[in-house]
Amino acid sequence: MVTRTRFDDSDCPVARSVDAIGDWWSLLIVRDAFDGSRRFGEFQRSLGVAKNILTARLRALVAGGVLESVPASDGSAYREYVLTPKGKALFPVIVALRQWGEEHFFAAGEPHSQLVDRRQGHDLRALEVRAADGRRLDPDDTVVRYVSETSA
Amino acid sequence: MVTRTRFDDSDCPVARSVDAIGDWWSLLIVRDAFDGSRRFGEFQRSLGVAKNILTARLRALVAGGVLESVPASDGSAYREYVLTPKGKALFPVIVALRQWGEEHFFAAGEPHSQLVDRRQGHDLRALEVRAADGRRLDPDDTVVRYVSETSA
DNA sequence: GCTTTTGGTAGCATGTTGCAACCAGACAGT
DNA sequence: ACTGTCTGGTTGCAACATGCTACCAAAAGC
Repeated sequence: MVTRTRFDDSDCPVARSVDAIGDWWSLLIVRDAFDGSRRFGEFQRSLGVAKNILTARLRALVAGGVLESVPASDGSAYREYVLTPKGKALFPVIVALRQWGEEHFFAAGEPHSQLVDRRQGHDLRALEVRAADGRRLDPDDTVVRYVSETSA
Repeated sequence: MVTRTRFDDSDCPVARSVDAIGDWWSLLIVRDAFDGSRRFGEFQRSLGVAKNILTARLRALVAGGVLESVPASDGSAYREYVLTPKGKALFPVIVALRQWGEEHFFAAGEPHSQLVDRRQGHDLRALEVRAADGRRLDPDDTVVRYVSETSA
């Protein structure tokens, strides 16, 4: 069969994450969820995505435990989609993508949406990869190891 | 026309990043590049991706400035693909996805590849989103602001 | 010079995406 | 209760992307 390749059984966590998110729309839905969107219509207007796609993605995200469909919120009989703890754990991923995009895809002074500290309105600090002892690590300072058993 | 929707003119850096990476294969190619893969065949064997897809993705990543095609390295006449500085800047994105995957898609004790500090062999510290002044920030502590002009 | 490896290209079947049209249940006004 | 509108979808179709297999040319190896 010629299905899109799945990575859900890969031994690499990156691959499983990628597989769980599903596609780019899903990531932008999550981004909007962090930004406060909750209703189908909000996502739809914000993203400009076709409604069937949005339906499928929301369903997949709910099935994957990233979003949760809660019955109400303002008293109406409609449903809303909110991030689960697992979904909120994607925050660093979104922030990392945002910072990469800000750095490399915008001309100086070009307007763009910005994620700021709510309390002070300042831009965030750049993400830093650190070792267990706190040293900053560059890609070259790390190596991938294949663990057959955890020796916890 | 019914092409895949592009986000390269979005005002959201997350969307532009997503658009620049292109698809999941590209991200896994970048992951492998961080892991030391350089040659076409290395990527192909590691990922199990069809060669035409790999060709297209490598080309796109080179065009996007994420990878660079350098003429040699071991004296042979073949080409190799190495990360540009822009590509290396994706490191936090990969690490964030890896940590999310490790946390949510592996049973305790289930074997998986692990990214460790080369010097000490320890697991990395979890990424933390921080404000300019160093406070740790949760998603709720941040807000997206649309900036029409930079007041730099 | 012959074989193997490397790094692709070409063609085809199928899956996925995107658009537009349609539709049912909630909500609001009267 | 009746009507119109908004919300939140579903359905069908056409185009595009993905994945597989087969094929191929240049470089390496012998």
